[in-house]
Amino acid sequence: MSADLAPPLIAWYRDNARDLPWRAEGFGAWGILVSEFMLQQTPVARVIPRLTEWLQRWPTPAALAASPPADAVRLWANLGYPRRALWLHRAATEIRDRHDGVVPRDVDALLALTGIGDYTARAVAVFAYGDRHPVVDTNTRRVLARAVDGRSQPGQPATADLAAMTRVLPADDTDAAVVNAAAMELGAVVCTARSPRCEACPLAAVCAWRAAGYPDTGDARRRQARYEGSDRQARGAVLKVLRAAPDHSAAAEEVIAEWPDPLQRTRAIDSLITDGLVEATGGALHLPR
DNA sequence: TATTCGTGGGG
DNA sequence: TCCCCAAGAAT
Repeated sequence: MSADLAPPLIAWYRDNARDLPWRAEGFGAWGILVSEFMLQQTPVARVIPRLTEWLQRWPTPAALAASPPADAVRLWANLGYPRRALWLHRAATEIRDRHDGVVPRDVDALLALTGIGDYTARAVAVFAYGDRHPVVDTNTRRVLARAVDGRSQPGQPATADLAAMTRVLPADDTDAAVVNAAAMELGAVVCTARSPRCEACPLAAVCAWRAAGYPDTGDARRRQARYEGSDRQARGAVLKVLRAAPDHSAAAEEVIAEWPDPLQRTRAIDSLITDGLVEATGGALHLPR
């Protein structure tokens, strides 16, 4: 029987939680949903201003669904992975059409929406509706890997992660939601990937990794590919041009015309069209209408 | 299941 | 200067 992580996590979170917009009382399920889309692989500090703009312009799923996808891609700005803007627009349409414009509460219904996976579905059910589910992101996986398994880094994401977090959750719905948030928060600000601040950790006394003397147990995660010179960089350059262009449109041959690798330029444009992020009409490229 | 998909701040 | 890292999901 391992230590009960819930009490120290709850106490620590009460005193140390950051004051983030989506944690405000009554922020709403739509706001939570949008924030979770934006936070998929994008740092908190970059999300906050874009989230504010987004919710001001589109206060409901139906409002977003009524706008062209191009506007969503443009307002996504520099958040990265712009397919998420398209997926969020699609999810809003699905919510309008299948759920009367109300963000669903059921995890399976959430999972059926475009762009929502294991993490986001449960994050919405828990943080927007207060239900009891395991919410497992990369922060939580790292906290569990260290505190419970005594490893320096988490392994590959697995369905077993959900069961592992469930074992940590208290029976009460509200307490469980706090523990979910606290584990993520701890991983984000204390139990960080590099240079963890163990002296400030509420789990230090029970942490298996600490007890074992902080062994380096390896890192199963794959290194990120180099960005400079990548197709991703070329795609990003194309979208940057179109976001700034009048009517989100420009003559096809003029878009990043001086890109060093012409084949890569063509590949980038073609893949953007395949993804639905760009449309080609009569010799022009534009964001999706 | 391994790969692919942006962008920018910080060590 | 690089490289690491960031509330993942789709294919």
